[in-house]
Amino acid sequence: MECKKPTETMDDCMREPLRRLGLQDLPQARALIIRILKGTVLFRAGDACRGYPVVLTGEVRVCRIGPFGHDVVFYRVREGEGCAVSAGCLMEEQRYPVFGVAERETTALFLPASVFREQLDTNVAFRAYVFGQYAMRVGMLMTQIDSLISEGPSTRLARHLLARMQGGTVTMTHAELAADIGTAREVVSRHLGTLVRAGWIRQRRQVIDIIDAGALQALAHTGQ
Amino acid sequence: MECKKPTETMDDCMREPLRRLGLQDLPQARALIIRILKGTVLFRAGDACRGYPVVLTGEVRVCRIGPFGHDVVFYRVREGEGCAVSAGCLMEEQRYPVFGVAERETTALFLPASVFREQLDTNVAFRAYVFGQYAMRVGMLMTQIDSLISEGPSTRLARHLLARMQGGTVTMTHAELAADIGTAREVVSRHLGTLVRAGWIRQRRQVIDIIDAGALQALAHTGQ
DNA sequence: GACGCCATGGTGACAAAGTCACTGAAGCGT
DNA sequence: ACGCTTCAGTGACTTTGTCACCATGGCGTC
Repeated sequence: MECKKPTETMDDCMREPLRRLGLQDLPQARALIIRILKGTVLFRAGDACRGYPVVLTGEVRVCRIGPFGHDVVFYRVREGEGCAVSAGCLMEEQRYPVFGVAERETTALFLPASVFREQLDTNVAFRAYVFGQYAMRVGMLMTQIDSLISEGPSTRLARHLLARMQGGTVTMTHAELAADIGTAREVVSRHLGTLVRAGWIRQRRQVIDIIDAGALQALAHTGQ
Repeated sequence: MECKKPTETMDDCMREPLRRLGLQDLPQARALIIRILKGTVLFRAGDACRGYPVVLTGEVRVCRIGPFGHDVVFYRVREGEGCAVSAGCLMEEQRYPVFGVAERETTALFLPASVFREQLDTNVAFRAYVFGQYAMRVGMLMTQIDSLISEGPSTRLARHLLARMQGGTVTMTHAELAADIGTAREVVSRHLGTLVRAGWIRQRRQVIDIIDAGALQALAHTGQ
């Protein structure tokens, strides 16, 4: 992970994230810092779980590759978030049901299974953190189900563009957008086409420039 | 709850479920047994959470009533299962994001918030139980998302009929089936119509008789 | 530069699903 | 017997999803 102030040591950088996990007193040797490149598969469906990762910087996509290659993105683990699926696998001694892939260069704290279990047994703050992550994830998944059922692709698309916009642009392919919002690539292409014609966005290869975020917001909110 | 053997006392009946929760040593006065009638709302979106319920007999439907009355069923809490959403609300001190409604007469063990927290802090077995319930629920929700995206309503309908069949019949209205599988009532009616014409099922008001479960199984598995 | 190759995106045609507006039928209470 | 409510069936129409195919842009190699 990058230190914001150049004078800080690696230890200084770690202090705050560890504190949030209730792990400020954990001896350094008991946790790993891992650094993974964009596209790296952190875990794959069927793997046994070796420990509990917490994303420090970057982002990990959790997805499943369905029977027909129809791959589904469930959520992304962002900075400061832990992996609920890993926690579940560790507790239940099950194998991963999904894939975890780095969206970009990512650093993560990695607690080996033994440390995870021990901390969960002895450390109230850590327990609260892990539980909190679970609760958040259940909430997100329910919201997503709700959205899939009661909103159309255009609404989800508008919302997603806003959510993933950075500096006025979204850098993704139509296929990636489609996987994220749970529809087909062609549907995304068509809706983006109408957004272009309406003048809300502009398109380049891999990149979508948001011109009128307000209009998208309205679309995302009202639905149509 | 009903005792299976008439000679058993209430205490005897409770022993096994409590053991599974790691609560065999919990003083009786610290937990409540609640008995609710069909249709009773156990909690509603916006309510504060007062404790952790575990279903002993019966079934609780967890659902949301969307902005357009489009109501969505997320899952059902069955016998022996605890309510993950309640656990999350208790830990995070949040309000319920969803409704919980008894599908039929239901008995539940109800641990007040203080007991829940205390046991979570001190009781390894209880902790494992609560975690296990969370992990299971996350898995179920992900499976449901997958199914919504990559399977058609006919597949989900067939699977759901089989899952809810009791003694060869399913006692539900088309509207209820639709909410369960995340589609419109009309779509359910039409698909049931084709199943009738194919001779796999028969229909009466509120009731669907399954004639050829094997055919439904094939439909549920292959999709179409 | 010429040539392919592959990833990306555009499009038309068709099938399936979702929505809307009604109709009809079954149950239930008065 | 009557009216009310809930439940189910249907036609017309719009939107999605799928399939097949083409166009373009980038990026190699020769």
